Amino acid sequence: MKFETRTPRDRWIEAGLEALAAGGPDAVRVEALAKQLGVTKGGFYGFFADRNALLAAMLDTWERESTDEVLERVEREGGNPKRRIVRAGVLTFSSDRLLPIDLAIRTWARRDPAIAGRLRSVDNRRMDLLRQMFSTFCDDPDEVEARSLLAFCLLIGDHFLAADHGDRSRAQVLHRAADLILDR
Amino acid sequence: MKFETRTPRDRWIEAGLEALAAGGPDAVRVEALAKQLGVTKGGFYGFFADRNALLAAMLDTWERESTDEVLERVEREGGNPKRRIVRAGVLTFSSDRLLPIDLAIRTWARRDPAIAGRLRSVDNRRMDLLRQMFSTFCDDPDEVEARSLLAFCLLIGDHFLAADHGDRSRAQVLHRAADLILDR
DNA sequence: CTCCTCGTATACGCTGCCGTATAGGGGCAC
DNA sequence: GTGCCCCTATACGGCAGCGTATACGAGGAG
Repeated sequence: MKFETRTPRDRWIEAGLEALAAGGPDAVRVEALAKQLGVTKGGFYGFFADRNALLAAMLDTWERESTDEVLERVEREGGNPKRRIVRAGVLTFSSDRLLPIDLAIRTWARRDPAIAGRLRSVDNRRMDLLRQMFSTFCDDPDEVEARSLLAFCLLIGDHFLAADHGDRSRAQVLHRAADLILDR
Repeated sequence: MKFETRTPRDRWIEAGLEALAAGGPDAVRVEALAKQLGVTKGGFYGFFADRNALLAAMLDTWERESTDEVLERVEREGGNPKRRIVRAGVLTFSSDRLLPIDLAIRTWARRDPAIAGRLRSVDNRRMDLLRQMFSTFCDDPDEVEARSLLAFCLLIGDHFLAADHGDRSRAQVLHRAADLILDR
């Protein structure tokens, strides 16, 4: 029988995603990951042809976790359509794990068309959910599209904005902004 | 009399900002900039103590151009308050020069508190303008704050979103979204 | 116990980059 | 034209990272 798991491929991918989240694609360095894992890069090239193969595997993992796994989990939890869609957003954008990876990939996509393509397919699935939600109480498809974009931009932009809000907390302002988009 | 300009300090800063816009702070490499400028790094260390000094100078330039110069130019062009504020937004976020730098600095700020501090002061000035604008037709200060945040997030998030919109163009959806925020 | 497999450690050559030291060359002053 | 002053090129040492080659070592199969 084969040995269970010694220090497996997945651990390299995991460490790579952490590095990506913390410092962008340039921070994903084989020798640095090895050090963090407490080993040398000796075994790395048994699992991956080169650094690019790791990046590709990281993207596969990210795409699967960001779409299929989130949707599957939402499906298991059940609830009405609106609740499901909100859960999907929360699972993605309130996750200490997925959120920073998502943001790093967005920046990466701006300078790499291949990344942009992958992000597009993921974002399209998310936008579909938003459209479904807004369609439940809004008949104008143009307005559905506009509100969906607004909601998505608010979700993302929040993490890229550095402004203060006087006495209010960001969360308070965010809540009020969400009301403006969701109500009526 | 001093010689005019041979291959001056400003050119290094300019090339640095271009590299920052295209590839993030990690892409600002002295030797690469020299190559792009058609010289070697020989003269660089006459202007800057080290690479960090260049980064600092780049940030100074960015901060000045993003705030003072934009505001000064808006002031010169005149117009009513709303028009001025819209012009300020256009000058910043429709600029092939300033926009990609701005986005790169936002990502940078997520992993460097010093950068985050600088970005905060710039974003606060921009938020002030938005608050002024929304205050002209909205009395509830909480709502003013929420709409300002929404507008800002839309402006930024647009460039980080990869989703399609079926038959519509992004510009069309964006326009409709702006209407939702600005009207009433 | 012995062999074999597979992950790991170590060592190597290569490249790209930083910052320093030093020599060359082209304008301006006079 | 001569001298001076900057800017520039070149060369260097050091470090970090990639990918390869090779030796070690521990666990399972027989």
